[in-house]
Amino acid sequence: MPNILIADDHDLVRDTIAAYLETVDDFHVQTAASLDDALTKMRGLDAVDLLILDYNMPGMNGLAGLDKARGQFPATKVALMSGVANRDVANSAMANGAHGFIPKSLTAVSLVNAIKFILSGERYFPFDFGTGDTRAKPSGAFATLSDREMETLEQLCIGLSNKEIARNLGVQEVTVKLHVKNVLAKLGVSNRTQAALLAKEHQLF
Amino acid sequence: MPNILIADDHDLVRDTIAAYLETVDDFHVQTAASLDDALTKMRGLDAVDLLILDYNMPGMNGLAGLDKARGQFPATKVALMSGVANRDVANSAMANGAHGFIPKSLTAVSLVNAIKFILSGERYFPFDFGTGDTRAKPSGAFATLSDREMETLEQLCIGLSNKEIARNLGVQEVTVKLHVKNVLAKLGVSNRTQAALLAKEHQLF
DNA sequence: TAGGCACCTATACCAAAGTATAGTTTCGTC
DNA sequence: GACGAAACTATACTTTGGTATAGGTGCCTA
Repeated sequence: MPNILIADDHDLVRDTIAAYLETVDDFHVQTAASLDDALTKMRGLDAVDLLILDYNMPGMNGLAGLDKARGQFPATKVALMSGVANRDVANSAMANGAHGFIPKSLTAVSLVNAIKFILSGERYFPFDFGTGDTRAKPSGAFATLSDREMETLEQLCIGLSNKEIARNLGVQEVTVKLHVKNVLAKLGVSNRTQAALLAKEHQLF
Repeated sequence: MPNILIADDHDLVRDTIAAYLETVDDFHVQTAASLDDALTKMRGLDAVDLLILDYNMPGMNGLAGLDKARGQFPATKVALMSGVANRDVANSAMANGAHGFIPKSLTAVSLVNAIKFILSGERYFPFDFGTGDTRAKPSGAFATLSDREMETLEQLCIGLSNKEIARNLGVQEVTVKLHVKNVLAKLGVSNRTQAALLAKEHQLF
């Protein structure tokens, strides 16, 4: 029976997940409320097969907690779980050797499947995470852009200057400035670089 | 026993995979050498649970073949397999409703795991596909950046202004300007937005 | 110890980016 | 025909970004 340890500082979240896992399949699930708590418990337990760490939890300190856990227990698979992390965090976690990234938006059955997948030696990453949901919503903000503003944003995403954009769109530079200003305001960012980054993040171009 | 149909025009590839799957687990595996061949066979067979299509195969015509298969057999899960496709193709496949994308670089055990994963109702996508190689190379240009220049670039990638970067790094704004200028020159780009985009593209931050 | 390199600062200048306000045209809709 | 929205232009302005030159420090190495 696989040993699983779930560390999350939200009692409700942690305990309901644990309870669910125990009923639905043949898992032995322990819980902890912080990273240190988790590491302490692991020393007193039989070998833990899978350690699930909440990204926002006392002691985690970003991805440092992941490294710490992996360093102390090289034989244990470690997965990161988060309800808020963006794709960059998730990618970094995987790059840092995590065995899986579990968004809290996962369905219960998918969670079980993901856990089995990891326990079988694979590394789990929800392929559409950070793109699926973000692409689905041209998140309000993007939807408010007019056609011309969207074209302007597209040019921003190649890193062009106002002058170059003006030439490409066949308008005056002042006009481009206006469009850019509107884009920045609508997206709630403070300069063109952030606008480009945001659009890229949302896979718009 | 799950029914699997593998369609690939390379006999060796197809048959060895099929043979392996039959020995290693409880799969019933059929094979086909083209898309039309596969669709014809499916009409004469019991319900096929998983159809694995080679991306480069007679009749596929890019992702059109995927749509065709999904249209004719809505109840069958369809995965795309390829040895050469890039990440864009893979993403498009998933966006078009494929239940999985299987690069031929996968190990045999991973293939089995992926298949089980798909059969359990999940959608399989190798998380590091198409990025592994790009992340590996801090490609020449990036390697020439000094520590400080790299830190500066990191801040550029959040869309910060010189002033903000100066504050974060604890230096004067002029110094940041110097670093930025050097970064632009070394990366061969003409402004900060392009630098940020380039770094993001190479998965640096 | 002399040179090279990374790092920091300073002054100065021009170009580009961004803001503000005001006005014209076009187009579709009420 | 009135109206609003989107697109475009104009003038004018401030802030930020990027370039150039010059010089100071510390660290490492030939």
